[in-house]
Amino acid sequence: MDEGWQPRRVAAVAAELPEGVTPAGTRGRILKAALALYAETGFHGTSIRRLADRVGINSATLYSHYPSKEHVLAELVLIGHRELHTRLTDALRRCEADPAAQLAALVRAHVLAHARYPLLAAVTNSELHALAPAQLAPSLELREACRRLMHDVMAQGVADGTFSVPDPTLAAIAIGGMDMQVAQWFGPDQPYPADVVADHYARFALRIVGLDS
Amino acid sequence: MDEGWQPRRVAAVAAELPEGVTPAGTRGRILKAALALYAETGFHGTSIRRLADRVGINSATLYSHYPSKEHVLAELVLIGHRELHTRLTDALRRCEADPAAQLAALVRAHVLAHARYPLLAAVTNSELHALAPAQLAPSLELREACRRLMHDVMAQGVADGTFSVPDPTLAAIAIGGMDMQVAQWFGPDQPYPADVVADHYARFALRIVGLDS
DNA sequence: GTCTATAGCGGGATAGAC
DNA sequence: GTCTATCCCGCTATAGAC
Repeated sequence: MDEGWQPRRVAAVAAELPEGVTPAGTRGRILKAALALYAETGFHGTSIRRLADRVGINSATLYSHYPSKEHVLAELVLIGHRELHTRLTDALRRCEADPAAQLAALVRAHVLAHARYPLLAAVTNSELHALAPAQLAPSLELREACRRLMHDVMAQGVADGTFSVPDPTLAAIAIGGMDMQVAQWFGPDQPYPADVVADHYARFALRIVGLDS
Repeated sequence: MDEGWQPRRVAAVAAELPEGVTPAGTRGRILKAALALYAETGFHGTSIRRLADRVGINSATLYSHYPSKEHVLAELVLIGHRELHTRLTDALRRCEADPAAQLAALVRAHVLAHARYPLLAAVTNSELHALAPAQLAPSLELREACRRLMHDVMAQGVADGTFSVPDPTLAAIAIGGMDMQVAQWFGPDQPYPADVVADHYARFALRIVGLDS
């Protein structure tokens, strides 16, 4: 067998959570440690003991804050989905009403969320499958709501002739996928600032729907 | 605690491996079972016993074919990278010499690889981090070679004025990310045939680099 | 090559003192 | 809330018969 080395799943980024929504005190520290570990080695690859060590408490103490390892993941996944949904709706509310501006705003917000909280995005997207359906349901609703935001903007742009794209559904999927991958490589070890990436990606999205900006 | 239900990480697709490169006999059956299980619940979430059960052999028998659970993953990850690299180089060899045709060919091949073998692509991309560096190295070399294929086509297209894209590196990353996500949703439960997706994505890529096709 | 059996360890979770 | 101590189980991997 091997020693403990493991390649990273994401760039070396500090484990940060959105302000305001993060619980205070030990509960918050557990959440942040779990974010780092789940991102590095996955939910199943992270033991309760390692998580407790990272927090600096005994493993038994974890159970005073969360009833199980899975509940910690559930809270992370929910925070991640809420953060994304909030940012997308805010972006739409603040931008002009035409489909091109709305698409650009959605893509910018989508990319910025993944660049600002890459670990949270990675865990939210690739570890949510470890949750039982009951724990997962609220996050899936938010996910569907996000999908619909993009879908509606796309449909509107096609309907009023702003966009020229043969298959709007596929275009929305492609754009969303392109954005999500940002969480896999964005970090301080690469030269692009977050808003530069967001601007470029917004432009890519506009081009995909047939607008040469 | 909970019973054994787990949401899927990918669409419900049969666990298929590229022909020719798959070992025959029990070794091949182990590989296919591991592909299905690693895709469903991840490397750390899959036990040797469950893997053996799926194959229909005793867990001890696995060790007559692979020295460890990790070696099974290593072979899958290597097969995945080899398949992708082969398809990309073949695509380039068969297409015309201009950058637009080359970009379209690369994207088509990239998408088709992820749509033809979604489980392999998912495992190759999201479980490779469970491998120790020595096991991972050959796959990382292939990965870098693939990245360079795309990079060179992009550079050529920009150099000869075919492409009009402000940041070619970011465009290549965005296109690659868009393609890779196909593995997460493609399957028999959705209406798009693989080559339709590939054609659309190729067109999206051309639009990203400023060509309205 | 395949099995039964088991070693040896680390996992998640709990009891109960402080 | 946090600790020490521990239960019990499932894990990877090995030994040895056939």
